[in-house]
Amino acid sequence: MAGRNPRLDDVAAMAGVSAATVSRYLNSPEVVAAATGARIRDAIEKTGYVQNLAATALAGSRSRLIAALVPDIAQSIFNDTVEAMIDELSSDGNSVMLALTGADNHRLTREINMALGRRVDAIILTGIVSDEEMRQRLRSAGTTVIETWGLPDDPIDVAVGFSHRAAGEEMARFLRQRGYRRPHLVVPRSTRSERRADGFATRWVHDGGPEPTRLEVNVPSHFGQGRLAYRGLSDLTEQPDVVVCGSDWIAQGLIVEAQAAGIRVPDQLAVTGFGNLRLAGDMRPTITSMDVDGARIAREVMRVLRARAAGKEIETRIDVGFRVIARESA
Amino acid sequence: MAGRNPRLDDVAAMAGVSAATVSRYLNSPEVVAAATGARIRDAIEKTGYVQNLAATALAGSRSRLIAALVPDIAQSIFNDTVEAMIDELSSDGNSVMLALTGADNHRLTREINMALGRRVDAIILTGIVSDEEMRQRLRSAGTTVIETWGLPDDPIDVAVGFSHRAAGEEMARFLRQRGYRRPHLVVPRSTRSERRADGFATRWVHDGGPEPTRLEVNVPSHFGQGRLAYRGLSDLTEQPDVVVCGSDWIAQGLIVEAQAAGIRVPDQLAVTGFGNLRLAGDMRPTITSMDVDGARIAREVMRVLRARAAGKEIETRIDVGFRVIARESA
DNA sequence: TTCCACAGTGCAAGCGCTTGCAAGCGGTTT
DNA sequence: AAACCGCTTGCAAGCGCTTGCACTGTGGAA
Repeated sequence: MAGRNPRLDDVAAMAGVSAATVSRYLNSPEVVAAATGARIRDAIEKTGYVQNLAATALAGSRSRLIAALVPDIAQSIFNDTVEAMIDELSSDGNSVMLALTGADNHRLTREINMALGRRVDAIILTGIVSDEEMRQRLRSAGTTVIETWGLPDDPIDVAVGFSHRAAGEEMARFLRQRGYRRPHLVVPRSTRSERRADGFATRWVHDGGPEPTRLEVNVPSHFGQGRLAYRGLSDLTEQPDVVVCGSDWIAQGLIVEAQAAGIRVPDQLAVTGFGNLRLAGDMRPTITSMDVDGARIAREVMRVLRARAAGKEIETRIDVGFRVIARESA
Repeated sequence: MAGRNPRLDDVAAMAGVSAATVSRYLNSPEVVAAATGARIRDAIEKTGYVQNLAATALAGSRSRLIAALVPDIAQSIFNDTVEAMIDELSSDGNSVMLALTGADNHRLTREINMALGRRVDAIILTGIVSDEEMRQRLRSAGTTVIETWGLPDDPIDVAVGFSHRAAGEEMARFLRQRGYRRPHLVVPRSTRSERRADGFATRWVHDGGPEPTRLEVNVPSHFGQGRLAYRGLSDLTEQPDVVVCGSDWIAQGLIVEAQAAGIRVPDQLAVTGFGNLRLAGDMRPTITSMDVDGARIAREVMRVLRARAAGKEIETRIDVGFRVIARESA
């Protein structure tokens, strides 16, 4: 250690070339002569050079920084997707700035400003930006903005996700076909969950069933809310034969509570979840759920980013679909 | 939009001051005259100026970027801590780069390089860096490095955590006092879990109990492994009266499986977890666990960072302790 | 009245990189 | 022999900000 971090110049001097050449070697090795490249590689090795990415970002046009804004990570159904995205992105040489926005609009604003200030190459959203002014702001910022999980009619920029309404409808179709008669919906108070519930109800009624009863629960949804939801059943005048939960956690909690009360699942009460989390396959009974391919979303996000970096056009609404995973609980 | 983002100069021109003054206003508002400050504020508002943090980082000495390296987020016991840290840090004007290191040493190396390249103000580790060369590298990098959760004898720089061995001993003491006779340990293959198990066993034997039996399970530990662990019990020649699990997920899975087999918890078999995750209090029966205050860790991390920023000395090993949360399962 | 301390501000030199332009080179083509 | 080519490389002007130093004008002390 010479007391300070080695710079491009130091490497250049040692390799007997100019800084420009080293920079080129770093960014597009194929343009420098092989022999020169080898000398540079040695010099980098010897000096222990680490590129200063703040300078790179300032001088160049890319920061290789990507902001991912998520509501939370402790109890999130997005975790798999987020994890897969971080994996994909960082193996491609990017760093991911993870910001938590909570339910709070003010924090969202702050984090978006931060991201813009860092001149990130892209902003990835898993939550919904409902504020129209903010949507406009993002549109005019000139950054790639990718909304995931949802599939809005009018994306800010690009959206990678699926129709929550359609997912709800699909679940209705599935349960009806299995012969259930009287569904009860446990709906977290979030736009998307509500849309799924609406899709379910519409379809169910359309197919001749009774209007499903509903219980709203707070977000973030967790295990404990499933227990509450179970207790809520006693308020109903007619008991359901299947409870459609807004997340696997709720389903799991509900099952545990039902069993503690001596109810057999699915014989006496069937239950479905959403998200196909790992626990869904491990629970007793295993939980019928709806799978969303988080890794697929991550890959599509990468594809968008690469297309953008290459200046190519790309579709603005990418549907990754969903599928019902039939298991023991329903 | 004037076609490009407004810069400091633009704001300065509009406010009728020099760029230097605007910069000062941004970084330490108290040094500029109140009236000037007001004009600058207006100009920022009007131009829609957003500070380019890449330039700030390059010119100044701080990047206000902090790297958090965690093994994973999908199944992590650190999630609460990580979430609390991101919260604390970002409300203080920092951005958090979250990198996933997995169990893979190679990824750790890559992410540490990335972090150093971005000249982050601090690197926060939740996993363990076992490679001695890397530890040296971090020491000489001149960045603040904070190891969390663990409390190594010889921290890289600063450590905020607790003694896993002591936590294990404490659990042994607790269970012995409750009158259990024959514990069985379910131990994830991670250094820290093993240390807790060792602490438990040492203490248990020291207090006159029989050497506890053990089952090792893979990491990341999850619900499904609890089920496997339950089945593993049948291989034992003598059945335990309490199973000490390396995480709440394992405990939960084990309880579910035991109940499915008709075993009553805790009457026929007691169970303890670790981490005091939210589900521990929500499970049926509620799970006796060990609490680690993630928010406290986050606050201590902030304190370290602030002390460093102010050039103050700070202790290098900060013990945040732990405590047994007695509930129904044991 | 004179001098000084001090708050407030501007000047200008960087911070460490990227990249458009142009030059050098050996070999081809006409 | 002259003109031209493509491949490598260097030169130097930024990218947008921070900050040490110097300068100005003010009020209070002497």
